[in-house]
Amino acid sequence: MINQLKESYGHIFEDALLSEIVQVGTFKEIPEGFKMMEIGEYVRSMPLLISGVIKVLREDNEGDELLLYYLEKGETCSMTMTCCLGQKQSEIRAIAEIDTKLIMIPVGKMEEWTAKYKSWRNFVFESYHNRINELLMTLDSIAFYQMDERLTQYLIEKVRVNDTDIINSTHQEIAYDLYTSRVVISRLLKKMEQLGKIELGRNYLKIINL
Amino acid sequence: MINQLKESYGHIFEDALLSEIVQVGTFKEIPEGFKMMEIGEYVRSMPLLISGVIKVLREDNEGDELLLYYLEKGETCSMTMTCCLGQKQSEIRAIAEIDTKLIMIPVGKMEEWTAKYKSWRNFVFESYHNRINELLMTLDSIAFYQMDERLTQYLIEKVRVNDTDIINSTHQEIAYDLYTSRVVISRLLKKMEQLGKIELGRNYLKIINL
DNA sequence: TAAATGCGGTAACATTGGTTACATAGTCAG
DNA sequence: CTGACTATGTAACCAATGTTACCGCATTTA
Repeated sequence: MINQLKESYGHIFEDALLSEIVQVGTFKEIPEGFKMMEIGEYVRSMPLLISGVIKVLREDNEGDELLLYYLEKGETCSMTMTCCLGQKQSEIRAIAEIDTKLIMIPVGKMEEWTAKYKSWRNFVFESYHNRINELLMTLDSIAFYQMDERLTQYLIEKVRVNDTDIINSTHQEIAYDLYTSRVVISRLLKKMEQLGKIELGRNYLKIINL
Repeated sequence: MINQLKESYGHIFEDALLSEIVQVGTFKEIPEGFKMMEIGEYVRSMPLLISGVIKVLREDNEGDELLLYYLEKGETCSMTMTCCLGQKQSEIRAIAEIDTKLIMIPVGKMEEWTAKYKSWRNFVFESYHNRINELLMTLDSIAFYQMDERLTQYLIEKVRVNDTDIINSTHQEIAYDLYTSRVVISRLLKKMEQLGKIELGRNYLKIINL
């Protein structure tokens, strides 16, 4: 655990903090598709990502979802942080996008370290900043762009976090993430294929040139 | 200044912190319509609202705006907080919705107090939590609701923050905040009037029963 | 192998909301 | 009072996208 921790966090946290993390943290391996947090749940610990990707979703009244953003190595869930502190319920759902390794920190340490370690404070504030900016970008995407551009942005981001040109999603799954219908996605993907931007197959899609 | 500060923040901050705020803070009165922050600007101080309302906006590539949320008494701008710390540029624009009183805190104190005062830490985290939730609600509104519902929500919120049933906005101004066109707003408002929900006049609109 | 199920393609249609255009009426400066 | 300007009302039209329906094909299961 200590080595993996150092690889992702060694350059931001001082040694004293790193060893505290090793002491109180719990190492976890999460399989792809595992639901890490559900809307309305109370949260008792906070994740530090070592590797992998977690996708964070918002839900409407009917239970349909919308992808907010991905969390990656070296990041944490800001929503969780405040939920921990304030004993509030989660506003979002979090699901492992791929197999993911992380360290869970008990909620109490969060407050303690904020007073004690400057590097932890910086990390926490940096996290908030990044998450708010990602929320703003998601908001931009929904408010200012049309579905074809949103789809393109989605594919680019998906390629980036999964680090592969081949996306193994059904059209229906993509439609869920973008809060639209399968037909709309099929239509747009077909258009992109005709423009030579992607290659379509069953249960997969290959990025050529977005 | 000390009295107004105590009225809004006396119950959250301890006395030592309150007197530090009085020492280093600058009291400001901001007139309605004053632009307090512009996108791309660097921020050197952080506002604590004493009274009034500040509206926070996001902008698209063409310069058209979208209302994100309002800041009120006892609140601060989380965007500013992280911008201060990280020396980052502002991602948003902030404009006084009505005449507003606030105290500006120099950026340096922010970090210092976070280590020193538990009540300040709580305030900062609480602020982040509230702002993120407001961003999520704005996002819900745009992603999940149609324009008629968004307009209704907007009017309810506007009535709340301005504490009056009469809204002195033109249809064009409402359209800006909701990132749509004047014609769309006029159309929907007229429909609401026919349903007896509002009363329409030139340069004003009265809420009857939303 | 037959049937059921899941995935994707596509047409036809409905709805929302954005656009353009123009009319009417209030307001204000001269 | 007149002309200019601003706010609003409204019709007609268009584009984006959501909806429904049905197809063929691939995969899985009985």
